[in-house]
Amino acid sequence: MSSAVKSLNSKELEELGNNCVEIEFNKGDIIFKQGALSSNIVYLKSGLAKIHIKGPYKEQIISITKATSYLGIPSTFNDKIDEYSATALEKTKVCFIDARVFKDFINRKGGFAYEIIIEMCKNKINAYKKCVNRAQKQVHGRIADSLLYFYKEIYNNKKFTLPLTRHEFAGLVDTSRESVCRILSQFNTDGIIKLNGNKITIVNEELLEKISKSG
DNA sequence: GCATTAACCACAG
DNA sequence: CTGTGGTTAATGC
Repeated sequence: MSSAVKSLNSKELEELGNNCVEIEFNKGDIIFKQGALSSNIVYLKSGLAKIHIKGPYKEQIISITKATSYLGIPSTFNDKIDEYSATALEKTKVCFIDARVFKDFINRKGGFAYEIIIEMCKNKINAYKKCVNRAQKQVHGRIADSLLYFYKEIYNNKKFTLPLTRHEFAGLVDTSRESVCRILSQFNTDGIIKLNGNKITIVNEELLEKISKSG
């Protein structure tokens, strides 16, 4: 349950439940696709998903999002067509909520709208930060950033399995597949991380932090 | 000039 | 799909 939904009373919850469908996705399943028609708010109930956009040359990963969160607010309110895609990175449960009901709640319930606005602001700030980092840090820093992000924001564990291929990881930090390979194995030989296929353990957090900050 | 960074290509597991 | 090595273009001392 999102903090916005918590502000609803039981009758409103019932109304939401009647206009909501829950679906389970497996790793690699597309939750919704850029260009498709959608009139749903998409809420990630459990699991992990990536948000990505097809650019003129390649697929760019915009963000990795952990439950619980909304995946589909911005595109659905402005536009009937999804501006981006979402794909499940692991077994994932998703609720599709009728946008009309959602709009109705926003109009009627200040508390509900307030929580939604907060979530959107957070997303926006993150997007701005990501934009600056991508533009000003060099590849080592961006990769260090992402590793710390997975450790702190997603898994809360220094030991985790990358849910992405090297190619996807490259799309996330805006570099080439080869650079990802090289830098990860360099971090490995330098004793900053322990690398075993997609299994990563962060060994020297301070140094990784330093690389992330200094770019 | 020379060094560094990182993309592109190619080829092998 | 990954890992590496060589090459190359851009940028910065």
